[in-house]
Amino acid sequence: MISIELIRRDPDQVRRALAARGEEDPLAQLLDIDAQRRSAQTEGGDLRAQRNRVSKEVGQARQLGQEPAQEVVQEMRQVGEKITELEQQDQALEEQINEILLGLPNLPLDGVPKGEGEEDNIVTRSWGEVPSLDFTRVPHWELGETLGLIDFQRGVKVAGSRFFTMTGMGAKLNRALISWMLDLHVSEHGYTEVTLPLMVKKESMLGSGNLPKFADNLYHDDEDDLWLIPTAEVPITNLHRDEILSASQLPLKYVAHTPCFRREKAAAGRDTRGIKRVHQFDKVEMYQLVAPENSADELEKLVDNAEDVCRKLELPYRVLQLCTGDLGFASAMTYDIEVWAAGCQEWLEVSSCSNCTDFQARRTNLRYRPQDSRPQLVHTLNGSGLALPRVIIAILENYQQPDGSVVIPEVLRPYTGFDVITA
RNA sequence: GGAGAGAUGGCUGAGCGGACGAAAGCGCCGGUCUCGAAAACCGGUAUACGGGCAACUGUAUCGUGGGUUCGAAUCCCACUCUCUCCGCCA
Repeated sequence: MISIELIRRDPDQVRRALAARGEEDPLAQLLDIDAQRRSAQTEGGDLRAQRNRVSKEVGQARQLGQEPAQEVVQEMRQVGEKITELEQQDQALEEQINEILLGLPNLPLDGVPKGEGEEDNIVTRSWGEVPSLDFTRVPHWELGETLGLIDFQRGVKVAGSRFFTMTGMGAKLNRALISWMLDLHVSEHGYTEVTLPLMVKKESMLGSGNLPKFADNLYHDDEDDLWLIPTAEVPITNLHRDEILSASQLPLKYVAHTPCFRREKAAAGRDTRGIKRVHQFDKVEMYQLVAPENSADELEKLVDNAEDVCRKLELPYRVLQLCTGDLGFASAMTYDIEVWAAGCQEWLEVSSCSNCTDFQARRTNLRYRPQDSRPQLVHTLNGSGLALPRVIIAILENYQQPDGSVVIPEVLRPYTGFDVITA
């Protein structure tokens, strides 16, 4: 949620920022409702002050054995009714304001390149050598099957399209990657591991920004009104909801492995082959709560933590800075990391690292107390570290040998227990 | 799922419908004392919104929502959550 104070103070700045994202501008309406609400609040406050004063006098008179005048009681009864009426108005207006605010995306930070979509993203750096084409590499959906690692048909039989299963060494490789990534982030990058609920309440989805706008992308259980998480970012964002943290607790750095559940409704028909885009996948997610003045620097470090995973796996990658038009809803600045997949010959997004500034903190009422000062909203950052299926694609396709076997990246071997996968 | 108990500030915990944003203790911050510290003593310690340059001031907040009343932490109703016991269960 963006700040209503900012909208009041500098609506033009907000307008420009929303325009850069290609958003419509509901500010005129919003400001109008806000003005109505504030006047209802002021009037209500004055009436309450009056009622408090008179009620106190009535009480004191009673103590002295004097009955209050009938018309005073009558008048206060009417004041009470007016107060109730104004309260209801205030509530209704607040709901309208919230509805609008909850639907507005975060404002891009100053350094974010202007642009309309994917094509305007900027490659900021790249690392590693794209494997040479000395032999034709088989895409992972073929190789995964011939090596007995991935079983597409049975996944579909059990759960439907866009589901898959992994067996034997494939399942082990997946598990090894999870363990290794978690260990790396905990022991070398200073994160604390958490395990999390995979289903959350509506409030939690509102807090992270997935609701109300993106209900279509989420799985929902009607009976208990629970939502399946599309990323660990959702439960972690809500871990410290309604808390005031002390300055010394920051930065709080969490890492978690969770399955992620996505309906992929918007992407119907796209990437249907293989495991690039599926309804359920594993992901290791990094998340930080930081003081506002540090969030820009911390984002750079967070991206490096994710890049470190790629470097240690020796997967060639590039880092993109997303333009204003391609930013996610909650993000003020985002870097994507893409690894090269030598079989399907494309760059695969394996991580998206975002600075959400105070957008999620405002929704979750998550503050900290700077030294000797009033509580302030924290800034939140999130980044994949990394998404599993696409890393597996890259390993199968880049580490593929001419004979069809796959060599396991050095760092993973202690975790897999094998060095090579052969047919 | 059944029965019972409960929900008050950072924590523990008082609170006959009016003097209660709320006792007391702990914690925390500042001060006195000390070479320094501890102890002791003194003082200060919620949040949000509105008004004011400011000192300050108004309003709201005692799990949530409704109701009764001139007036609700306190009375009534509903809900949520927590704990204990029973049942079921990986």
